[in-house]
Amino acid sequence: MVVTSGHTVAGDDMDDANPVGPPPKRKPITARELARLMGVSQSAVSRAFTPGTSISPQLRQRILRAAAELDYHPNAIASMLSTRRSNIAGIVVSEMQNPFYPTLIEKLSRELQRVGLQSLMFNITRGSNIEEQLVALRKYNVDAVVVVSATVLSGASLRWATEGRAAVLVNRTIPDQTLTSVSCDNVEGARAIADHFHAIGRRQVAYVGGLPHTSTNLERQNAFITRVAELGMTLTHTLSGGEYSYEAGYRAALEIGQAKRTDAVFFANDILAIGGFDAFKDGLGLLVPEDIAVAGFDDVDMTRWPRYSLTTFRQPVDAIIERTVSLIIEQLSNEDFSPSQNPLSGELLIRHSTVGGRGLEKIGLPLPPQEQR
Amino acid sequence: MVVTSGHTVAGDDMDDANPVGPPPKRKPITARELARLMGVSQSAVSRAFTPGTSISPQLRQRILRAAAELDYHPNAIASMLSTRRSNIAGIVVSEMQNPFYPTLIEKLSRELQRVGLQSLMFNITRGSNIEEQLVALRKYNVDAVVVVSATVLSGASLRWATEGRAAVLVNRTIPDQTLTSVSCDNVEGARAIADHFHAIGRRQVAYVGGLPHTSTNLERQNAFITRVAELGMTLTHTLSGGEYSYEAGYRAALEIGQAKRTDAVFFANDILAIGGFDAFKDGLGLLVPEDIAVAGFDDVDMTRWPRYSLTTFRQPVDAIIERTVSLIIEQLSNEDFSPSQNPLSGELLIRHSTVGGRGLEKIGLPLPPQEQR
DNA sequence: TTGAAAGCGGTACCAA
DNA sequence: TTGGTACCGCTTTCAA
Repeated sequence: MVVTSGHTVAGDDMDDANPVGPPPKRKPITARELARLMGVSQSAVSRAFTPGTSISPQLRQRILRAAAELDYHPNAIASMLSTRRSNIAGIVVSEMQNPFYPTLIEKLSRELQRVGLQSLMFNITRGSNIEEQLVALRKYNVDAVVVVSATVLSGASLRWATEGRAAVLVNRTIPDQTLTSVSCDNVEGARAIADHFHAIGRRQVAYVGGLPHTSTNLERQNAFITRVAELGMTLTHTLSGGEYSYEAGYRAALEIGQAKRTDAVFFANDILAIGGFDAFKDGLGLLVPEDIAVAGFDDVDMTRWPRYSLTTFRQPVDAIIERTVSLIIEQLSNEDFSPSQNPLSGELLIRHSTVGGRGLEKIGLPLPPQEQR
Repeated sequence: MVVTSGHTVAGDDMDDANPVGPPPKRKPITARELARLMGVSQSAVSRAFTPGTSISPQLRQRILRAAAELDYHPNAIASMLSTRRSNIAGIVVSEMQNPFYPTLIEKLSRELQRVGLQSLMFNITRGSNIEEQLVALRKYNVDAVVVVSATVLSGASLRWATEGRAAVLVNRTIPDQTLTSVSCDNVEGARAIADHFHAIGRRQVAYVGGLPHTSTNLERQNAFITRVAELGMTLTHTLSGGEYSYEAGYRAALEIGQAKRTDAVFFANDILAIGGFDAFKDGLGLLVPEDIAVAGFDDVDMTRWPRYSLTTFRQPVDAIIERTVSLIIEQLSNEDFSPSQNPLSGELLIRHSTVGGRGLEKIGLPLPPQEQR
């Protein structure tokens, strides 16, 4: 870990990497100028732009009209300084290979926008200087921090970075649960997959994980293994892809398929599963799901492609975002707010990768959308 | 368009959507306090944190050490106010269904970080209030704006939003070219695809576009059509998917395939192409590339999946980012900077979707990676 | 309701 | 090299 005992080494603030050159630009009109031009006080201008302040509707209208005329907009920086609120949420993201996350982040930032928070992105990647990013997070005085599955951050650095501000971890937890987190209920999901495998008569099952030490992976893996045991099924493999990638899934599937004693595989996410699917089908010539059933997790767009029609556990993206934003707002308004863990229910989507042919009708389930065309 | 004549309607700044509640938090230590504690001047503290200022190494060290001790970090907001530089780049993004963009944006924001610019995201979508976002862009005083293929913005609003600041349009241009843009050379790419189709003996070709009125789409379409004519090939279809999606590609391919007079199709991006590929193969039972060759554009990860092995024109992502960042820096430092258009060379990647079986060897090309395993 | 003035936490110029 | 001080542009008392 880079952040030690809540402090940071001395030299670190120096390398500010100023993006060069001469300072400002042609300056826009200020509230004072506008006020002078209109013969009112600068405070009046400020009030005109602040809902709920005591100013006569007439004056406010005059001012707003003049402002529009002169293209005046209150300088957000200046008001940040005096209000000590930035109206900015820092979004800490790491690896985004999984298409699930770009989607989530886009929606999240849109929702945050809706409640008046702009999103400042902090990319935390193996490559980048992590501590520098955390320091930046604090210097920019963000009101809130949303950490989206940043596996590379320790609990200690997370606490330091989020200290004194609203914070939510999405799809990630820290062991001591001192930070509030919102996530898909991984245990529910993994159990549902195990139950489904059992229901369709599979008994020799395998698990393929992604990044081994992430809470997401561990929760899914443990819940799956436990449920598999409860149901009396045999766990033939517990593999780790090492990353959440197509290639990792492909490789793991080759290993499992060649051993020929597995009839259902739960991949920790959809990308792994799709890689596995292709490996089984094209690489090994197996039939999916007849020879081997494949299930993923997340429900990314690709799972609905006819080619795959992948059974998966849908993460409740909208609910996750909604809860995240409301928890942020709550923390922003409540002095005393205690951290909570918020596992949110997802949904098992049964498709052709586990129930082939007309099997879906047989068990009375609706056809996946692409079959209804 | 929402922004009219560079102005904005009066009421608009009011709905600031303040994310609620009591203002501040427990305040961190300030430079003045630190200075007082150390018995030095507040200016000294400022200097200690500003590279290239005249301060003795000893004093600087003392101050930095003390700062680390007390967990002092300069308040970025305050310095923004006095320097009139935010060290923030606004990234304007719109629809991100195309996996090409999340990747690009992640890399871009990382590069911007490297030169000291944090990325503030502005989601511009049909759903969101576009003008509000542009106003926010100005209020936050971002130093630079990078517009990533925001198709929904008119040239006028773009100029208004970027006025007086460094700006680069990525993969997008505006007709009058008053804004500098960096993009993949679409003309080169489309011609390369046409040439390739011709080289592999195809003569009945089709084009499937995405969002019809985007500069990207138009450039690719026109260049392709022109080249096809030059080569004496027949253009059997010019379709517009209406959007860059798998489904759109799928639908377009069904139409083309059923007409049975096309032997090669250029899809305006990879996602369309992959949808088309599946439609040809699974939907219509055609052989790709024997019956019909398929080419895309972008080179997203999925094109390399063995299942698809899609011939595509690779966008020079790294070069695009590098150029974008350097143009930003240039604009930041140069008073007089004139807008330029920067089409960057990409690369045709020939894979199995146009040259099947051992065809790649026959024409002396390297095998795609997945074949080398 | 309105105006005057004191911050908010830095930067930068000036004099010492 | 240092310290003193006038801003940066807005918010927020406090009086009027």
